[in-house]
Amino acid sequence: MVESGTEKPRKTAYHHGDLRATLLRAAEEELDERGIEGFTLRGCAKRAGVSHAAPTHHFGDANGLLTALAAVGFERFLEVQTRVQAEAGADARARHTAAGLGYIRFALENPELFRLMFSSRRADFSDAALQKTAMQSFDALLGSIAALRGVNPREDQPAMLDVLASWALAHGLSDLLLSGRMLTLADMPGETRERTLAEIFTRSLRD
Amino acid sequence: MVESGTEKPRKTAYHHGDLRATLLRAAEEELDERGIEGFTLRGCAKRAGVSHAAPTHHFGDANGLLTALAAVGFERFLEVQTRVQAEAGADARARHTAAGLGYIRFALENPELFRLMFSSRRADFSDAALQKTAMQSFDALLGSIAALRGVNPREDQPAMLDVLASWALAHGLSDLLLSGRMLTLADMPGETRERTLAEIFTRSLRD
DNA sequence: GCGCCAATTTTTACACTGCAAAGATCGCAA
DNA sequence: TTGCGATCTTTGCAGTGTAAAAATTGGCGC
Repeated sequence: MVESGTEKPRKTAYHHGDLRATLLRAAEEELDERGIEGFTLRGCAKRAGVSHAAPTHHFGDANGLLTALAAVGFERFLEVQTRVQAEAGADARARHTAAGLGYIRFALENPELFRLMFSSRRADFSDAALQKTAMQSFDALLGSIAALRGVNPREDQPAMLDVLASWALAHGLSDLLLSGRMLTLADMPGETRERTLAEIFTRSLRD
Repeated sequence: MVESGTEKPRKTAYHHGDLRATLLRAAEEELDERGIEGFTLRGCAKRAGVSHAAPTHHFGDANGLLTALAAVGFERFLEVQTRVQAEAGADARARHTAAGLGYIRFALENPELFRLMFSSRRADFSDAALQKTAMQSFDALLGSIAALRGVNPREDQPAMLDVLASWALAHGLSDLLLSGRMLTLADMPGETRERTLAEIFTRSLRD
């Protein structure tokens, strides 16, 4: 009520003024600071300045809020992917390597969000919105291999193997780096690590 | 007190008779049934038939119990790895592929334990016992590549790249299969999937 | 302009959780 | 037998998620 004067006017506001978006921002804060293990619905509500039961109406329960947040994560993930591939130029192999490095960079820059998207059971992937954005990310990967091999991986077994292998490689590196299990890589200075990762991706592509 | 007569005598028993081991078994049950997200210390205590504060003395807190359980997981993981490699015969490449398939099979057969070991922040990897067993698993991987390339990966950059790539590939496939994100693979019948996975591992090794 | 409706938010309540502290139990050694 | 220390239970407390009822308020028909 007070801040509705100080902030730019948001959409239609009943009592708060786009509580849904505010809660999503609060949830990401909560996620970043406390991790998925320490994530709390009441903490989100407190950050948003509303009662602890307010989120219910917009997201149902805690997992509902996390599901919506995961969808936001996949949207952002897709943005990063398209951007880094565009920056990599026209060469299909360079674009593919850039995609792999982008995957890892996204994980390192959004560790808890990444864990929510890929390693948690709390986001509900039967949710339509989440399923859609997640699928778009997979399609981007398919497109990258399609450009590289000149075929549609959905109709070409070897190309599909490339897709699965590339994905698993990027994902495995991301997950092991994040969890602190792959110390050999995690302990490298950023510059060296970037070069090592690029080499791993390059070597992984046959031909 | 009652069951100490009916069960085979365990080590030294004050009140219960090896409560520590009983709690570890209960914890794995709890983990399997409720998942890491639903894991509860009180639930473990109930399964073990003791008060909810009993675990404190043996494990400190909930994360302490999970840490000990993760160590058990790595021990079992190492057993599986050595077994499947032994069954694969003498050929270094065959052994390496078997190790990758074993990695994935372990993940699929112990999904929640695997997630605890690799994707959770709840196990404390500064714990000496856990660190030791986890390191042994990594050493086994190093050994596999060492046998394949005839060099010590710790002193050979290309071989170390093989180590990292192989590990990431196996781990990425495991994690994506477990989380239900890689439907292309998850939806295959077991036989086909096994063959596809083997092909992915084979193709991933240069030469 | 006015009053009702429905969307939104708060209040209240409850069962469950992890953890800490104090008390109870019991094997064992002196 | 007695006392000690390891083990386990009881009790208490602050937080948590969720459900249900109550309260607020914008918008719509009139």
